[in-house]
Amino acid sequence: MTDEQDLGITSSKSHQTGDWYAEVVQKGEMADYAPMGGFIVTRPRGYAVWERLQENLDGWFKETGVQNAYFPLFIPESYLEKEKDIVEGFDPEVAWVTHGGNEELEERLAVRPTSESIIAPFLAQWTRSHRDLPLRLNQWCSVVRWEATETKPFFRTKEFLWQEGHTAHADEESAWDETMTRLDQYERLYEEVMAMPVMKGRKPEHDKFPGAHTTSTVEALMPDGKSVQGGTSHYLGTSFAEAFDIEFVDEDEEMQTAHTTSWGLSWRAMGALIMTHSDDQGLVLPPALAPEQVVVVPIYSEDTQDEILEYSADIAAELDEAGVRVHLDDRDHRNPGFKYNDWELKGVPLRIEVGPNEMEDGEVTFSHRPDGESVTESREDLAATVEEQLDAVFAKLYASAEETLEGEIREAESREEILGTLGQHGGYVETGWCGDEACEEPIKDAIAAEIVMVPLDRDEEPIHDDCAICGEEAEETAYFAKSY
RNA sequence: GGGACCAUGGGUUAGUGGUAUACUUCGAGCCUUGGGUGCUCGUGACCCCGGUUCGAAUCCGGGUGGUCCCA
Repeated sequence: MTDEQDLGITSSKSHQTGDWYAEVVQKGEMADYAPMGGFIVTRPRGYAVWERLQENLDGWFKETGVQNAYFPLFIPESYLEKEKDIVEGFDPEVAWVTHGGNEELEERLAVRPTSESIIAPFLAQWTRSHRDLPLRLNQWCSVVRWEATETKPFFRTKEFLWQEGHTAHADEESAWDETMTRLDQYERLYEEVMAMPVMKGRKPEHDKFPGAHTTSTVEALMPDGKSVQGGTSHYLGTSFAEAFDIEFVDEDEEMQTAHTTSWGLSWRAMGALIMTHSDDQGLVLPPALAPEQVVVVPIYSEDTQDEILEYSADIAAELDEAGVRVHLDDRDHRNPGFKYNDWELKGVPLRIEVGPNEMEDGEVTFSHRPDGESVTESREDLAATVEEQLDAVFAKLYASAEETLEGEIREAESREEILGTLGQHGGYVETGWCGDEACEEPIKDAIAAEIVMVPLDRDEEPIHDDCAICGEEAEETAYFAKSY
Protein backbone atom coordinates (compact mmCIF):
# COMPACT_ATOMS: atom_id res chain seq x y z
CA MET A 1 0.00 0.00 0.00
CA THR A 2 2.62 2.46 1.03
CA ASP A 3 4.90 1.15 -1.68
CA GLU A 4 2.98 2.82 -4.44
CA GLN A 5 3.07 6.11 -2.56
CA ASP A 6 6.85 6.14 -2.64
CA LEU A 7 6.80 6.84 -6.35
CA GLY A 8 5.18 10.17 -5.76
CA ILE A 9 5.19 12.75 -3.01
CA THR A 10 5.06 11.20 0.45
CA SER A 11 4.86 14.24 2.66
CA SER A 12 2.08 16.72 3.00
CA LYS A 13 2.25 20.34 1.93
CA SER A 14 0.19 21.54 4.84
CA HIS A 15 1.82 19.45 7.56
CA GLN A 16 5.48 19.08 6.60
CA THR A 17 6.08 21.99 4.28
CA GLY A 18 9.88 21.71 4.38
CA ASP A 19 10.03 18.02 3.56
CA TRP A 20 7.29 18.39 1.00
CA TYR A 21 9.08 21.21 -0.77
CA ALA A 22 12.38 19.29 -0.92
CA GLU A 23 10.55 16.29 -2.32
CA VAL A 24 8.66 18.25 -4.97
CA VAL A 25 11.84 19.94 -6.13
CA GLN A 26 13.69 16.64 -6.48
CA LYS A 27 10.92 14.41 -7.79
CA GLY A 28 9.69 17.13 -10.11
CA GLU A 29 13.25 17.09 -11.47
CA MET A 30 13.83 20.76 -10.82
CA ALA A 31 17.06 20.38 -8.85
CA ASP A 32 19.34 18.09 -6.87
CA TYR A 33 21.57 18.91 -3.95
CA ALA A 34 25.20 19.49 -4.88
CA PRO A 35 27.98 17.82 -2.88
CA MET A 36 28.95 21.13 -1.25
CA GLY A 37 26.55 22.44 1.31
CA GLY A 38 24.49 25.34 0.17
CA PHE A 39 24.73 24.61 -3.52
CA ILE A 40 22.28 22.93 -5.85
CA VAL A 41 22.38 21.45 -9.31
CA THR A 42 19.65 22.81 -11.54
CA ARG A 43 18.30 20.00 -13.70
CA PRO A 44 17.17 20.47 -17.30
CA ARG A 45 13.49 20.74 -16.38
CA GLY A 46 14.29 23.31 -13.73
CA TYR A 47 16.57 25.24 -16.01
CA ALA A 48 13.86 25.24 -18.68
CA VAL A 49 11.54 27.04 -16.27
CA TRP A 50 14.27 29.56 -15.53
CA GLU A 51 14.83 30.11 -19.25
CA ARG A 52 11.16 30.94 -19.75
CA LEU A 53 11.20 33.40 -16.89
CA GLN A 54 14.29 34.90 -18.49
CA GLU A 55 12.69 35.13 -21.92
CA ASN A 56 9.71 37.05 -20.62
CA LEU A 57 11.63 39.48 -18.48
CA ASP A 58 14.45 39.93 -20.97
CA GLY A 59 11.96 40.78 -23.70
CA TRP A 60 10.35 43.46 -21.56
CA PHE A 61 13.73 44.88 -20.59
CA LYS A 62 14.75 45.21 -24.21
CA GLU A 63 11.45 46.84 -25.14
CA THR A 64 12.22 49.47 -22.52
CA GLY A 65 15.72 50.43 -23.49
CA VAL A 66 17.89 47.92 -21.68
CA GLN A 67 20.95 46.34 -23.25
CA ASN A 68 22.53 43.13 -22.03
CA ALA A 69 26.22 43.00 -21.20
CA TYR A 70 28.52 40.82 -19.16
CA PHE A 71 31.01 41.80 -16.47
CA PRO A 72 33.61 39.62 -14.73
CA LEU A 73 32.80 37.14 -12.02
CA PHE A 74 35.57 38.62 -9.86
CA ILE A 75 35.81 42.06 -8.35
CA PRO A 76 39.15 43.42 -7.11
CA GLU A 77 39.06 44.15 -3.40
CA SER A 78 39.97 47.79 -4.01
CA TYR A 79 36.90 48.23 -6.23
CA LEU A 80 34.60 46.61 -3.71
CA GLU A 81 35.92 49.00 -1.07
CA LYS A 82 35.06 52.13 -3.01
CA GLU A 83 31.48 52.13 -1.79
CA LYS A 84 31.64 51.65 1.95
CA ASP A 85 28.01 50.59 2.45
CA ILE A 86 28.50 47.75 -0.02
CA VAL A 87 31.60 46.62 1.84
CA GLU A 88 29.88 46.66 5.19
CA GLY A 89 26.65 45.21 3.87
CA PHE A 90 28.18 42.23 2.14
CA ASP A 91 31.41 41.72 4.05
CA PRO A 92 30.32 38.69 6.09
CA GLU A 93 29.17 36.80 3.03
CA VAL A 94 31.79 37.48 0.37
CA ALA A 95 33.80 34.54 -1.00
CA TRP A 96 37.40 35.45 -1.78
CA VAL A 97 39.89 34.17 -4.32
CA THR A 98 43.37 34.41 -2.89
CA HIS A 99 45.41 32.23 -5.24
CA GLY A 100 45.85 31.89 -8.97
CA GLY A 101 47.26 28.45 -9.46
CA ASN A 102 49.90 28.12 -6.77
CA GLU A 103 50.68 31.79 -6.55
CA GLU A 104 49.15 34.07 -4.03
CA LEU A 105 47.48 37.05 -5.68
CA GLU A 106 48.77 40.53 -4.99
CA GLU A 107 45.22 41.72 -4.55
CA ARG A 108 42.56 39.28 -3.57
CA LEU A 109 39.44 39.03 -5.69
CA ALA A 110 35.89 38.94 -4.43
CA VAL A 111 33.48 36.56 -6.10
CA ARG A 112 30.70 39.03 -6.90
CA PRO A 113 27.91 39.16 -4.33
CA THR A 114 26.39 41.83 -6.63
CA SER A 115 28.10 43.81 -9.36
CA GLU A 116 27.62 47.52 -8.64
CA SER A 117 31.30 47.84 -7.78
CA ILE A 118 32.56 46.44 -11.07
CA ILE A 119 29.86 47.93 -13.31
CA ALA A 120 29.74 51.46 -11.89
CA PRO A 121 33.34 52.30 -12.95
CA PHE A 122 32.36 51.49 -16.52
CA LEU A 123 29.15 53.46 -16.32
CA ALA A 124 31.48 56.30 -15.29
CA GLN A 125 33.77 55.71 -18.25
CA TRP A 126 30.92 55.56 -20.73
CA THR A 127 29.09 58.58 -19.39
CA ARG A 128 30.49 61.86 -20.73
CA SER A 129 27.53 63.99 -21.72
CA HIS A 130 23.84 64.13 -20.93
CA ARG A 131 23.41 62.60 -24.40
CA ASP A 132 24.85 59.35 -23.07
CA LEU A 133 22.04 59.09 -20.54
CA PRO A 134 20.05 57.22 -19.60
CA LEU A 135 22.44 54.29 -19.83
CA ARG A 136 20.76 50.98 -19.09
CA LEU A 137 22.67 47.71 -18.70
CA ASN A 138 21.60 44.30 -17.53
CA GLN A 139 23.41 41.03 -17.03
CA TRP A 140 22.18 37.50 -16.49
CA CYS A 141 24.67 35.78 -14.25
CA SER A 142 25.17 34.06 -10.95
CA VAL A 143 26.37 35.64 -7.73
CA VAL A 144 27.72 34.13 -4.53
CA ARG A 145 26.71 35.04 -1.02
CA TRP A 146 28.24 32.81 1.61
CA GLU A 147 25.33 32.78 4.01
CA ALA A 148 25.62 30.58 7.06
CA THR A 149 21.95 29.66 7.10
CA GLU A 150 20.66 26.38 5.79
CA THR A 151 19.86 25.67 2.16
CA LYS A 152 16.46 25.57 0.60
CA PRO A 153 16.67 24.95 -3.15
CA PHE A 154 16.04 28.20 -5.07
CA PHE A 155 15.02 30.08 -1.93
CA ARG A 156 18.39 30.14 -0.30
CA THR A 157 21.57 28.88 -1.92
CA LYS A 158 25.11 30.20 -1.70
CA GLU A 159 25.28 30.64 -5.45
CA PHE A 160 22.18 31.77 -7.28
CA LEU A 161 21.18 32.77 -10.78
CA TRP A 162 19.68 36.18 -11.31
CA GLN A 163 19.63 39.22 -13.50
CA GLU A 164 21.01 42.49 -12.28
CA GLY A 165 20.20 45.73 -14.03
CA HIS A 166 22.30 48.84 -13.56
CA THR A 167 21.35 52.21 -14.95
CA ALA A 168 22.58 55.79 -14.84
CA HIS A 169 20.34 58.84 -15.30
CA ALA A 170 20.64 62.57 -15.55
CA ASP A 171 18.25 63.33 -12.73
CA GLU A 172 16.29 61.90 -9.87
CA GLU A 173 13.00 61.81 -11.74
CA SER A 174 14.37 59.72 -14.56
CA ALA A 175 16.09 57.35 -12.13
CA TRP A 176 12.98 57.03 -10.02
CA ASP A 177 10.87 56.26 -13.10
CA GLU A 178 13.38 53.58 -13.98
CA THR A 179 13.14 52.06 -10.51
CA MET A 180 9.36 51.86 -10.79
CA THR A 181 9.41 50.57 -14.39
CA ARG A 182 11.46 47.58 -13.27
CA LEU A 183 9.36 46.98 -10.18
CA ASP A 184 6.26 46.98 -12.39
CA GLN A 185 7.88 44.49 -14.73
CA TYR A 186 8.61 42.20 -11.79
CA GLU A 187 5.01 42.52 -10.70
CA ARG A 188 3.91 41.68 -14.23
CA LEU A 189 6.14 38.61 -14.32
CA TYR A 190 4.57 37.29 -11.13
CA GLU A 191 1.01 38.12 -12.04
CA GLU A 192 0.88 37.39 -15.77
CA VAL A 193 3.43 34.62 -16.16
CA MET A 194 3.70 32.95 -12.77
CA ALA A 195 0.03 33.32 -11.85
CA MET A 196 0.83 34.83 -8.47
CA PRO A 197 -0.45 38.08 -7.00
CA VAL A 198 2.20 40.18 -5.27
CA MET A 199 2.29 43.28 -3.11
CA LYS A 200 4.50 46.20 -4.00
CA GLY A 201 6.21 48.16 -1.29
CA ARG A 202 9.38 49.69 0.03
CA LYS A 203 11.89 48.21 2.47
CA PRO A 204 12.24 50.04 5.78
CA GLU A 205 15.36 52.20 6.16
CA HIS A 206 17.29 49.58 8.13
CA ASP A 207 16.65 46.86 5.55
CA LYS A 208 17.51 48.74 2.37
CA PHE A 209 20.10 47.54 -0.09
CA PRO A 210 23.46 48.82 1.20
CA GLY A 211 24.01 52.33 -0.08
CA ALA A 212 20.56 52.69 -1.63
CA HIS A 213 18.31 55.70 -1.24
CA THR A 214 15.20 53.53 -1.65
CA THR A 215 14.72 49.81 -2.02
CA SER A 216 11.40 48.81 -3.53
CA THR A 217 10.19 45.23 -3.41
CA VAL A 218 7.54 42.84 -4.61
CA GLU A 219 6.42 40.48 -1.86
CA ALA A 220 4.55 37.22 -2.37
CA LEU A 221 2.73 35.31 0.36
CA MET A 222 3.41 31.59 0.57
CA PRO A 223 0.73 29.11 1.61
CA ASP A 224 2.44 28.57 4.96
CA GLY A 225 1.92 32.22 5.78
CA LYS A 226 5.47 33.43 5.15
CA SER A 227 6.40 36.26 2.83
CA VAL A 228 8.97 36.01 0.05
CA GLN A 229 10.86 38.96 -1.32
CA GLY A 230 10.21 38.32 -4.98
CA GLY A 231 12.41 40.95 -6.59
CA THR A 232 13.90 44.31 -5.67
CA SER A 233 14.46 47.56 -7.49
CA HIS A 234 16.72 50.17 -5.93
CA TYR A 235 16.93 53.89 -6.46
CA LEU A 236 20.54 54.46 -5.45
CA GLY A 237 20.50 58.25 -5.45
CA THR A 238 23.93 59.70 -6.17
CA SER A 239 25.93 57.68 -3.63
CA PHE A 240 27.31 55.19 -6.13
CA ALA A 241 27.83 57.88 -8.74
CA GLU A 242 29.84 59.85 -6.20
CA ALA A 243 31.89 56.86 -5.12
CA PHE A 244 32.66 55.87 -8.70
CA ASP A 245 32.68 59.31 -10.35
CA ILE A 246 29.75 58.86 -12.69
CA GLU A 247 29.56 62.44 -13.91
CA PHE A 248 28.39 64.14 -17.08
CA VAL A 249 28.22 67.52 -18.71
CA ASP A 250 24.66 68.82 -18.88
CA GLU A 251 23.03 71.06 -21.50
CA ASP A 252 24.43 74.14 -19.77
CA GLU A 253 27.96 72.70 -19.85
CA GLU A 254 27.85 72.17 -16.10
CA MET A 255 29.34 69.02 -14.56
CA GLN A 256 26.64 66.95 -12.88
CA THR A 257 26.56 63.75 -10.85
CA ALA A 258 24.39 60.96 -12.24
CA HIS A 259 21.58 59.20 -10.38
CA THR A 260 21.76 55.43 -10.57
CA THR A 261 19.50 52.43 -10.06
CA SER A 262 19.95 48.72 -9.76
CA TRP A 263 17.36 45.97 -9.80
CA GLY A 264 17.41 42.22 -9.58
CA LEU A 265 15.27 39.14 -9.71
CA SER A 266 16.69 35.75 -8.84
CA TRP A 267 15.70 32.15 -9.16
CA ARG A 268 14.09 32.55 -5.76
CA ALA A 269 11.11 33.38 -7.96
CA MET A 270 11.14 29.71 -8.97
CA GLY A 271 11.09 28.69 -5.33
CA ALA A 272 8.07 30.89 -4.74
CA LEU A 273 6.43 29.48 -7.84
CA ILE A 274 6.94 25.87 -6.79
CA MET A 275 5.85 26.57 -3.22
CA THR A 276 2.72 28.41 -4.31
CA HIS A 277 1.16 26.16 -6.93
CA SER A 278 2.43 22.66 -6.26
CA ASP A 279 0.50 20.17 -4.18
CA ASP A 280 0.66 16.72 -2.63
CA GLN A 281 0.59 15.19 -6.11
CA GLY A 282 3.78 16.99 -7.03
CA LEU A 283 4.86 19.94 -9.07
CA VAL A 284 2.38 22.32 -10.69
CA LEU A 285 3.63 24.72 -13.34
CA PRO A 286 1.70 27.49 -15.08
CA PRO A 287 1.31 27.07 -18.87
CA ALA A 288 3.72 29.86 -19.77
CA LEU A 289 6.58 28.23 -17.87
CA ALA A 290 6.01 24.49 -18.18
CA PRO A 291 8.57 22.61 -20.29
CA GLU A 292 5.61 20.63 -21.64
CA GLN A 293 2.27 22.44 -21.70
CA VAL A 294 0.25 19.46 -22.79
CA VAL A 295 0.83 15.74 -22.51
CA VAL A 296 -1.21 13.40 -24.68
CA VAL A 297 -1.94 10.04 -23.06
CA PRO A 298 -3.32 7.39 -25.40
CA ILE A 299 -5.56 4.75 -23.91
CA TYR A 300 -5.83 1.57 -25.89
CA SER A 301 -6.25 -2.15 -25.76
CA GLU A 302 -4.43 -4.55 -27.98
CA ASP A 303 -6.94 -4.40 -30.80
CA THR A 304 -7.26 -0.61 -30.79
CA GLN A 305 -3.59 0.19 -30.22
CA ASP A 306 -2.67 1.16 -33.77
CA GLU A 307 -5.67 3.38 -34.39
CA ILE A 308 -5.47 5.14 -31.07
CA LEU A 309 -1.78 5.77 -31.41
CA GLU A 310 -2.32 7.22 -34.84
CA TYR A 311 -5.17 9.40 -33.60
CA SER A 312 -3.08 10.70 -30.71
CA ALA A 313 0.00 11.24 -32.86
CA ASP A 314 -2.13 13.37 -35.17
CA ILE A 315 -3.32 15.39 -32.24
CA ALA A 316 0.20 15.92 -30.95
CA ALA A 317 1.45 16.88 -34.41
CA GLU A 318 -1.35 19.38 -34.90
CA LEU A 319 -0.63 21.03 -31.56
CA ASP A 320 3.09 21.06 -32.20
CA GLU A 321 2.39 22.76 -35.52
CA ALA A 322 0.34 25.39 -33.70
CA GLY A 323 3.26 26.16 -31.40
CA VAL A 324 2.02 24.32 -28.33
CA ARG A 325 4.68 22.52 -26.30
CA VAL A 326 3.20 19.05 -26.46
CA HIS A 327 4.45 15.61 -25.57
CA LEU A 328 2.93 12.33 -26.69
CA ASP A 329 3.43 9.69 -24.03
CA ASP A 330 3.45 6.61 -26.20
CA ARG A 331 5.42 4.50 -23.77
CA ASP A 332 4.15 0.97 -23.99
CA HIS A 333 4.08 -1.24 -20.91
CA ARG A 334 2.80 1.65 -18.85
CA ASN A 335 -0.86 1.97 -18.21
CA PRO A 336 -2.62 5.32 -18.34
CA GLY A 337 -2.84 5.63 -14.58
CA PHE A 338 0.90 5.44 -14.27
CA LYS A 339 1.33 8.10 -16.90
CA TYR A 340 -1.23 10.39 -15.26
CA ASN A 341 0.62 10.23 -11.99
CA ASP A 342 3.99 10.61 -13.64
CA TRP A 343 3.06 13.81 -15.47
CA GLU A 344 1.20 15.19 -12.51
CA LEU A 345 4.37 14.79 -10.49
CA LYS A 346 6.26 16.70 -13.15
CA GLY A 347 3.81 19.58 -13.25
CA VAL A 348 2.37 19.44 -16.77
CA PRO A 349 -0.61 21.82 -16.63
CA LEU A 350 -2.91 20.11 -19.12
CA ARG A 351 -3.44 16.48 -20.09
CA ILE A 352 -5.26 15.16 -23.12
CA GLU A 353 -6.68 11.67 -22.84
CA VAL A 354 -7.68 9.83 -25.98
CA GLY A 355 -9.15 6.36 -26.00
CA PRO A 356 -11.69 4.45 -28.05
CA ASN A 357 -14.53 6.60 -26.70
CA GLU A 358 -12.93 9.84 -27.82
CA MET A 359 -11.81 8.47 -31.16
CA GLU A 360 -15.24 7.17 -32.02
CA ASP A 361 -16.87 10.52 -31.26
CA GLY A 362 -14.11 12.69 -32.75
CA GLU A 363 -13.38 14.17 -29.35
CA VAL A 364 -10.60 14.58 -26.80
CA THR A 365 -10.75 14.71 -23.02
CA PHE A 366 -8.85 17.42 -21.17
CA SER A 367 -7.80 17.15 -17.58
CA HIS A 368 -6.61 20.19 -15.62
CA ARG A 369 -3.58 19.63 -13.44
CA PRO A 370 -4.47 21.99 -10.60
CA ASP A 371 -7.79 20.38 -9.67
CA GLY A 372 -8.20 17.29 -11.84
CA GLU A 373 -11.33 18.67 -13.50
CA SER A 374 -11.90 17.05 -16.88
CA VAL A 375 -13.91 18.12 -19.88
CA THR A 376 -14.51 16.43 -23.21
CA GLU A 377 -14.47 18.60 -26.30
CA SER A 378 -14.64 18.18 -30.03
CA ARG A 379 -11.40 17.42 -31.78
CA GLU A 380 -12.12 20.18 -34.30
CA ASP A 381 -10.19 23.43 -33.84
CA LEU A 382 -8.00 21.66 -31.37
CA ALA A 383 -5.31 24.31 -31.08
CA ALA A 384 -7.88 26.96 -30.18
CA THR A 385 -9.51 24.67 -27.64
CA VAL A 386 -6.15 23.91 -26.08
CA GLU A 387 -5.44 27.63 -25.73
CA GLU A 388 -8.76 28.04 -23.94
CA GLN A 389 -8.02 25.14 -21.64
CA LEU A 390 -4.56 26.47 -20.84
CA ASP A 391 -6.09 29.86 -20.06
CA ALA A 392 -8.57 28.13 -17.78
CA VAL A 393 -5.70 26.42 -15.96
CA PHE A 394 -3.88 29.72 -15.57
CA ALA A 395 -7.05 31.29 -14.17
CA LYS A 396 -7.39 28.49 -11.62
CA LEU A 397 -3.81 28.86 -10.52
CA TYR A 398 -4.13 32.60 -10.16
CA ALA A 399 -7.40 32.32 -8.31
CA SER A 400 -6.04 29.89 -5.77
CA ALA A 401 -2.89 31.94 -5.23
CA GLU A 402 -5.08 35.00 -4.80
CA GLU A 403 -7.09 33.12 -2.22
CA THR A 404 -3.88 32.49 -0.30
CA LEU A 405 -3.31 36.23 -0.06
CA GLU A 406 -6.90 37.20 0.48
CA GLY A 407 -7.78 37.91 4.06
CA GLU A 408 -4.14 37.48 5.09
CA ILE A 409 -3.55 41.18 5.68
CA ARG A 410 -4.70 41.95 9.19
CA GLU A 411 -4.45 44.97 11.39
CA ALA A 412 -2.95 45.06 14.84
CA GLU A 413 -2.46 47.94 17.26
CA SER A 414 -0.20 46.58 19.96
CA ARG A 415 2.84 44.39 20.43
CA GLU A 416 0.69 41.60 21.87
CA GLU A 417 -1.79 41.86 19.06
CA ILE A 418 0.94 41.70 16.41
CA LEU A 419 2.50 38.65 18.05
CA GLY A 420 -0.84 36.97 18.55
CA THR A 421 -2.07 37.58 15.03
CA LEU A 422 1.14 36.51 13.34
CA GLY A 423 1.52 33.53 15.63
CA GLN A 424 -1.99 32.34 14.99
CA HIS A 425 -2.46 33.13 11.29
CA GLY A 426 0.85 34.12 9.70
CA GLY A 427 0.33 36.43 6.74
CA TYR A 428 0.82 40.16 6.97
CA VAL A 429 0.02 42.42 9.86
CA GLU A 430 -0.25 46.11 9.15
CA THR A 431 0.25 48.53 11.92
CA GLY A 432 1.36 52.04 12.74
CA TRP A 433 5.13 52.38 13.08
CA CYS A 434 7.35 55.20 14.30
CA GLY A 435 10.12 54.26 11.87
CA ASP A 436 12.60 53.19 14.52
CA GLU A 437 14.30 49.82 13.98
CA ALA A 438 14.22 49.30 17.75
CA CYS A 439 10.46 48.87 17.51
CA GLU A 440 10.91 45.93 15.14
CA GLU A 441 13.19 44.11 17.59
CA PRO A 442 10.61 42.86 20.09
CA ILE A 443 8.69 41.18 17.27
CA LYS A 444 11.81 39.77 15.64
CA ASP A 445 13.06 38.37 18.93
CA ALA A 446 9.76 36.83 19.89
CA ILE A 447 8.64 35.13 16.66
CA ALA A 448 11.24 35.93 14.00
CA ALA A 449 8.86 38.14 12.05
CA GLU A 450 10.04 41.43 10.60
CA ILE A 451 8.87 44.46 8.72
CA VAL A 452 8.89 43.17 5.17
CA MET A 453 7.64 46.39 3.65
CA VAL A 454 6.14 49.82 4.07
CA PRO A 455 3.98 51.60 1.48
CA LEU A 456 5.73 52.86 -1.63
CA ASP A 457 4.22 56.28 -1.24
CA ARG A 458 6.12 58.15 1.45
CA ASP A 459 3.29 60.60 1.94
CA GLU A 460 0.68 57.99 2.64
CA GLU A 461 -0.93 58.51 6.04
CA PRO A 462 -0.12 55.70 8.51
CA ILE A 463 -2.95 53.29 9.19
CA HIS A 464 -2.88 54.16 12.90
CA ASP A 465 -1.89 57.34 14.69
CA ASP A 466 0.54 55.68 17.08
CA CYS A 467 3.37 53.19 16.78
CA ALA A 468 2.08 49.83 18.00
CA ILE A 469 5.27 49.17 19.94
CA CYS A 470 6.47 52.41 21.54
CA GLY A 471 3.30 54.45 21.36
CA GLU A 472 5.05 57.46 19.83
CA GLU A 473 3.54 59.09 16.79
CA ALA A 474 3.40 56.74 13.81
CA GLU A 475 5.30 57.80 10.70
CA GLU A 476 4.10 55.12 8.36
CA THR A 477 2.33 51.80 8.06
CA ALA A 478 4.53 48.76 8.61
CA TYR A 479 3.77 45.30 7.22
CA PHE A 480 5.07 42.64 9.55
CA ALA A 481 5.45 39.04 8.35
CA LYS A 482 7.57 35.99 8.82
CA SER A 483 9.74 35.61 5.79
CA TYR A 484 11.92 33.19 3.87
C1' G B 1 22.80 32.42 17.34
C1' G B 2 20.79 27.84 20.34
C1' G B 3 18.53 22.86 20.21
C1' A B 4 16.38 18.20 18.16
C1' C B 5 16.17 14.45 14.61
C1' C B 6 18.18 11.97 10.34
C1' A B 7 22.20 9.72 6.82
C1' U B 8 22.17 2.01 3.67
C1' G B 9 21.84 0.91 -4.55
C1' G B 10 19.24 6.67 -8.76
C1' G B 11 14.63 7.09 -5.15
C1' U B 12 12.23 4.65 -0.81
C1' U B 13 13.48 1.09 2.95
C1' A B 14 14.71 -3.61 6.64
C1' G B 15 18.53 -4.53 9.66
C1' U B 16 20.37 -3.58 18.45
C1' G B 17 28.12 -6.56 16.86
C1' G B 18 29.17 -11.83 12.37
C1' U B 19 29.98 -8.77 4.62
C1' A B 20 22.85 -6.58 4.08
C1' U B 21 16.20 -6.94 3.36
C1' A B 22 12.55 -5.53 0.24
C1' C B 23 9.90 -2.13 -3.03
C1' U B 24 10.64 1.17 -6.99
C1' U B 25 13.57 3.29 -10.91
C1' C B 26 16.92 1.72 -14.80
C1' G B 27 18.43 -2.36 -18.79
C1' A B 28 16.77 -7.22 -21.44
C1' G B 29 12.38 -10.21 -22.28
C1' C B 30 7.23 -11.60 -21.64
C1' C B 31 2.24 -9.78 -20.40
C1' U B 32 -1.43 -5.51 -21.87
C1' U B 33 -3.59 -0.55 -20.76
C1' G B 34 -10.08 4.43 -18.85
C1' G B 35 -5.97 6.32 -12.21
C1' G B 36 0.67 3.87 -10.11
C1' U B 37 -1.09 -4.36 -13.76
C1' G B 38 1.67 -8.94 -13.21
C1' C B 39 6.04 -12.24 -14.17
C1' U B 40 11.52 -13.74 -15.22
C1' C B 41 16.50 -12.13 -15.37
C1' G B 42 20.22 -8.31 -14.74
C1' U B 43 22.90 -3.61 -12.95
C1' G B 44 23.27 -1.22 -8.42
C1' A B 45 24.33 0.73 -1.56
C1' C B 46 26.04 0.84 4.44
C1' C B 47 28.30 9.70 4.06
C1' C B 48 33.67 10.72 5.73
C1' C B 49 37.73 10.28 9.51
C1' G B 50 39.16 8.18 14.02
C1' G B 51 38.18 4.86 18.33
C1' U B 52 36.24 0.22 20.93
C1' U B 53 36.24 -5.09 19.18
C1' C B 54 38.66 -11.28 16.87
C1' G B 55 34.82 -8.83 14.05
C1' A B 56 31.22 -2.32 13.22
C1' A B 57 25.91 -0.48 8.73
C1' U B 58 25.06 -1.41 13.99
C1' C B 59 28.54 1.03 19.84
C1' C B 60 31.63 5.76 21.00
C1' G B 61 33.99 10.60 19.37
C1' G B 62 34.69 14.15 15.59
C1' G B 63 33.48 15.98 10.73
C1' U B 64 30.25 16.68 6.45
C1' G B 65 25.39 16.93 4.50
C1' G B 66 19.97 17.17 5.10
C1' U B 67 15.23 18.30 7.69
C1' C B 68 12.71 20.58 11.61
C1' C B 69 11.95 23.65 16.07
C1' C B 70 13.32 27.94 18.91
C1' A B 71 15.93 32.92 18.69
